[in-house]
Amino acid sequence: MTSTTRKPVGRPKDEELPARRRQEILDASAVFFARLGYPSADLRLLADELGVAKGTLYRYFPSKKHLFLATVDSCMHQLSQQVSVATLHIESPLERIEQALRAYFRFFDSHPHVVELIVQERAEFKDRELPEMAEPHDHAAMWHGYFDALLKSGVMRDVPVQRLVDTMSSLLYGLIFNKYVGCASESLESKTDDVLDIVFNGLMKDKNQGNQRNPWK
Amino acid sequence: MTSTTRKPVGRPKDEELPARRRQEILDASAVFFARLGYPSADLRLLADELGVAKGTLYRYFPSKKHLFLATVDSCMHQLSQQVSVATLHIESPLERIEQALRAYFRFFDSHPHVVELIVQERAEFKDRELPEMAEPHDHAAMWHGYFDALLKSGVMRDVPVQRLVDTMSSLLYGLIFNKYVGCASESLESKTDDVLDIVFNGLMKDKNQGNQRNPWK
Amino acid sequence: MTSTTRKPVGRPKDEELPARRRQEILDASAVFFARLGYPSADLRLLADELGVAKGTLYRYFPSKKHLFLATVDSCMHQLSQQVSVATLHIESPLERIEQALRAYFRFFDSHPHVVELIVQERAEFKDRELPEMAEPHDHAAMWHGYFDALLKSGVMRDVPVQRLVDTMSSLLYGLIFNKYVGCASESLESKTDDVLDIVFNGLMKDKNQGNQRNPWK
Amino acid sequence: MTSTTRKPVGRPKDEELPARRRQEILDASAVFFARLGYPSADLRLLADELGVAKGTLYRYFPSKKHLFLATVDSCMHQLSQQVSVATLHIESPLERIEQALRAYFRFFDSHPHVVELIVQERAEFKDRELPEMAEPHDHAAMWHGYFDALLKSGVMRDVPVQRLVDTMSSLLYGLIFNKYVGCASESLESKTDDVLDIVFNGLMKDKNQGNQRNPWK
DNA sequence: CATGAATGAGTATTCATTCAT
DNA sequence: TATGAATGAATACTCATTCAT
Repeated sequence: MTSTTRKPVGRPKDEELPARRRQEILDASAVFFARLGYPSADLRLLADELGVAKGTLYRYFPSKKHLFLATVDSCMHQLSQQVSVATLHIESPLERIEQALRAYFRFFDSHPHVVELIVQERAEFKDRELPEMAEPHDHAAMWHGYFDALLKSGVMRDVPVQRLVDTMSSLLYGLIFNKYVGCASESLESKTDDVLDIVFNGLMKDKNQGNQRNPWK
Repeated sequence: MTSTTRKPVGRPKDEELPARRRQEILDASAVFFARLGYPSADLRLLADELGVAKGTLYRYFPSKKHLFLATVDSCMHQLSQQVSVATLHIESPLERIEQALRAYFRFFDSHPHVVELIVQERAEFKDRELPEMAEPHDHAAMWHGYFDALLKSGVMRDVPVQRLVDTMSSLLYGLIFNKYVGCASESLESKTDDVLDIVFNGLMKDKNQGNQRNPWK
Repeated sequence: MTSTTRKPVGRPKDEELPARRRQEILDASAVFFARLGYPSADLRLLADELGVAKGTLYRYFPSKKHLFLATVDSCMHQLSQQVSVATLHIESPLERIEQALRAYFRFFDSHPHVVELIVQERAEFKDRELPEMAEPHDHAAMWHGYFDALLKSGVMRDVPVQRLVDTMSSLLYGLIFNKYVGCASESLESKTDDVLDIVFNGLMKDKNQGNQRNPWK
Repeated sequence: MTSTTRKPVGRPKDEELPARRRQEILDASAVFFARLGYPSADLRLLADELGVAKGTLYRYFPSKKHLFLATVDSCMHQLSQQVSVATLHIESPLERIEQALRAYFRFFDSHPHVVELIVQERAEFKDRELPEMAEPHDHAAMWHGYFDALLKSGVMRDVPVQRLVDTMSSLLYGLIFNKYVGCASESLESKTDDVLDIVFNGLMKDKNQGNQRNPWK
């Protein structure tokens, strides 16, 4: 009843609680949706696992669809963060690319369920038109910058950067998707060297032999 | 009294009809499932589009799941066929690889919905254990043979073939998946040259400059 | 082309075939419906077992319902026949009753599935209003006659025959139904003596002790 | 801060409601299934009659089958209860049997639909193997005890009790089934005297005349 | 705010029946 | 006449969503 401090009377009102709760839900959702697949994922089950009631989920997300997409975005955001952190302080364009690659692979090695989420998203919401969602493929812009810098550094052949980014993106997607499909137990990160070797050095023994640009033309 | 064939009573069975009808259904299913996605695909709609009754579909396939998986397999079979035809008569290992690649790309350019089917299959049936289904990834064996031959022909650097195949498979998957994801309008086939150029020639200006095998080590 | 006999030209036209076929169907139906139950009985299966096409069944019976009810009636008819044959030549009212009873029991011992059919009929068609069906409970009339004769023969107490028939019918039904329910392996016929003993001699040591007609009044 | 009960958050659970609702459903189900028969009973209709939605039924019973069997068991339980109550305080073995019989008949007179349920159960679930279900035929044990006591009291002939119980059970079943089949409007209870008279006194004028144990041997 | 009971739209599948051959 | 392919009405069950408490 003594009221020296006026404001903090009563429950301290944890200002952070809603945000924390929201993130808890997102984290649980990620593995949950990945495990069951979007259509078979019963929100009651998720609520049970979280120890909350189904209705509570709807206080944080307006629909199952929104929850799922928010979950995917949350994962993609974490991915971006990890790649950013891994490359921020690196100067050498070449090494930056390598570290970015390793960061990608490390992320999917430690968050294997995210691949499932990506696939689920494309499968169920190929025509996704939720405006509030950030474009998750700004990663391309990042790669574009990296390879631009590499090109300018002069060690690289004069390859159109756009095509290069396309090809590299595809390679990345492919590796991740492949691991997801093939149940390959080998870690992605361990493949980094192979990929870099092939991409940077090419397969041919001597690409400058003679003046042929393309051996099959 | 009866002729050579026993039991010619009743409606004479059109021996061809079932197979024709079955294939018709599979073909329509492919675009149908790709358009709507497996979970939202109501077989009544498919039946309507085919101009038959729903029950008829169930005469040919015991369940929606079976129909879907048969559809995917049918597509994968067509893909294999097209690649086989495109490479069968070619001697040069290098050109065979190029032609195989082009055949792949051509197939997905002309059957873009198949990518959707593959994604749907992984999304809905990741634990698919239907024994009657042929392993669709024997393609890897094919690529393995191709690169083995290329290696033996002596024009290629001495790269472990298994890793090479892994990387190439991933690149392929990635390109296809990328197009599917990115709604890229550009044809896959048009990218063949870029891919071949990067993979065979590498990105570095001169990989044999000095003695460095790997510029980042 | 020689035509000494005018009529029997061509196929001899088996005049009996339709009736035989009809009875074949009825016989197969009996065990079939008893095994699967009316609602789960798929006519395609029955047709398969008979080695005919489903459509053929519809040439002999206008609907599944008609087929089932005809099947039941056929069985009830066989039951009547067997009881008739077993009692026809017997003079003594008492023995006639015993033999009728034994005939009943023998029938259900050798045609156990018929009980199932009776139950199915009541379960599915309790409001059966198919006019062409013979009343299967004329058996009551038979029993009435038998007990009338027994009463007139003077060995029986003066019990109202109608009530007696009711009670006896119930006892019969009950025994049969009981066996059906209880999966009792003992044959019904072996119980005849017990039943007759109790029904004719009663349970009480001396029913005429004193003048009490009913010990609990 | 919380009171004695943990987790008083959210809508307070009405502890009684579920049980009440469950029993309401069971009671309505009994007449519903009896009226329509199991296979034709559409749960949507039952829900309508109850003024609830179909989904609600599935909250209380996992399937139509479970609901039906629970309904039957509920009825059988009521029957047991009524017979127990009617006989509990009675000492005389003879009168106890009579009262048990009357209780049985009274139950089926006032719950005529239960016969239908029993028939439906046998018709649809003859191979019922749901372990959680109590054996409804423990009634036999009860009868066995009753007749044992009667035998020991010395008023009864020396008839094997097991056979006696079999016969009496059959008679009971038969009477009930008969009423069900025959649409007899007469009440079962009114038949008690007839049944008891025949069973206890037998049909023969004098069973001890001479030394014949069995008049037909 | 949290709860969880209630809702009811939505869907795969079956099978009696028809009828072209 | 026999056939069996085609039909489509009928139905149990799920689960996202709402809202009274």
